[in-house]
Amino acid sequence: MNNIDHILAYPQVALPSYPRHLQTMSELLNMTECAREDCFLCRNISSEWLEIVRLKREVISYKKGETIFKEGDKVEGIYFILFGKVKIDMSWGNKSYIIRLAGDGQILGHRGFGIDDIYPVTGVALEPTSACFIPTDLFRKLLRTNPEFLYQLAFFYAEELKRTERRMKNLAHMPVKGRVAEGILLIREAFGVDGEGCLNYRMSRKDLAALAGTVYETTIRMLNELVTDGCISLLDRDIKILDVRKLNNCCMQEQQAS
Amino acid sequence: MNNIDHILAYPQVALPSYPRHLQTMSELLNMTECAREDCFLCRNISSEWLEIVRLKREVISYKKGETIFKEGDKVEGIYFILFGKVKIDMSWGNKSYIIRLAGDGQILGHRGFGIDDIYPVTGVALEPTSACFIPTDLFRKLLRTNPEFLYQLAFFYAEELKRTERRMKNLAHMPVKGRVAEGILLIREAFGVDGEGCLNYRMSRKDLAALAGTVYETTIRMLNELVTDGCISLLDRDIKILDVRKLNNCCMQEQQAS
DNA sequence: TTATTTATATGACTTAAGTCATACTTTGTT
DNA sequence: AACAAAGTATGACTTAAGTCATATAAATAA
Repeated sequence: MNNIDHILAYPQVALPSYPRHLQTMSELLNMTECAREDCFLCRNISSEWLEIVRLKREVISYKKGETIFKEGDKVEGIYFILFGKVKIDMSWGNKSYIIRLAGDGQILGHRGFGIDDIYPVTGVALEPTSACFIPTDLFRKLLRTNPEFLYQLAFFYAEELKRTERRMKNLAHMPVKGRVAEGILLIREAFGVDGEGCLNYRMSRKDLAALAGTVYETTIRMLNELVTDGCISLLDRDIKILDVRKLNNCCMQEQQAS
Repeated sequence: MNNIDHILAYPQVALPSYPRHLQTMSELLNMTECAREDCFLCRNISSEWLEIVRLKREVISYKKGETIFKEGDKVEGIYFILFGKVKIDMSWGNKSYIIRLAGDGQILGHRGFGIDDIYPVTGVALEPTSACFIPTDLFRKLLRTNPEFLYQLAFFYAEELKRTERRMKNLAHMPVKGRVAEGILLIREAFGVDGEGCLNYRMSRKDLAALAGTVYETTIRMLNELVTDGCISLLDRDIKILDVRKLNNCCMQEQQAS
């Protein structure tokens, strides 16, 4: 039922987050062109709209840890990540829960599209990030005149919904260990791994806890258990995935038992 | 942050699930016309497509407890509920989690629209239900030629995504009592309440547990606590909502405390 | 009707996971 | 370099919520 194929399908070695030909941070922060073939927006709109977008868009850069938009803020537009890594989370009291991780070329802030124009989530740059911002009214016009993009967007929403519901089910019934394992797989899926099998992003234990819906102490304990099980190894705080299938099995062990 | 307005906005007294002019069950099960103004599909497509849909659709009736589609089944099309009540759930081992409740006029099985054509969820009729079924290929053609419907569908997906994420966050950090309270509000939202304030659908404790992501024993205990708190009262197993705001506060009490 | 199954209810017990306290390590700042 | 601040790690303890056992009530079938 819970097909592992979609997990194994993701590349073992992901593309580097930073464009190779750019060397310094200032070059990076001045980058205003996205690789069209990778960008969710550019890939799916007409050539004339590509020009309009190029003229009207605003390219904004964010430092590590900087907030891109905040829960409760008024929605002014939508973002597409040129490069970088972003977490999207919701808070409940002083606790937070990470809804999604987004990397290069991905759409960001699409939760603002809906009945009310208030962000239900907060977006924070995990690394230096550059994003292309498109104001709401322009975006709505774009949707009305680019049926292919609208179709792809609906498709994307459908996939997001499915993935969210899958996670929600796990949150309801799966023990914490499996959720931490799932969290690691989510990081892998979003940001990939290097040649050694280490996750391309070193997430703090606190963030990993927010991704798994638990506290950081428990996360640390579960990471130790996953090491004992031979699923992962910890190299100076980097998480190295030893066995994806085994890790995935942690997400289903009790399911098989019953 | 967690605005109560969208909860209060739902009608205290919902429309009856069964069309008033039809008296017997056989009349109901032979009903092939949906009230166009209520139906998510009919409302948003062109008049010529309305004709095509009328010719090509299949109206299917389901008994109480009957499965409409099952997790793992191949997706053959999409459903629109003419009348009735449906639960959509996912299973994890022997436990299940209710993702959504759907009533008259609502779209059903839209999770099948995506990369793979396998249902990630199971749809079960909670009451005698009649649905209009549209095969996938026709539906895709419909999407391509009815931009207004596609736009509304994307919009619907966006709202579903937001609502799902809100629930997911609660599942991660909110105590069970709040989740049971939330479950009651979800039933109210989907099926409404009668003149007395009683939920229009008498859901089993087991289903309510699946909606709150817990076990039925705990659900019973939490219902008792909610009675003590004066949020609800139990009349011969029917749940009567006494105070929506109070009930909603149960979903946020610790949030305020911190 | 009576029988059988299914749903509801409650108490007693167990356990997974959270909280608190403390120590160590790394990172960043003046 | 030296300090502060943030992140990591572990043990001891607590508690929310699950499990198990049992009883009653309601629904369905024979």
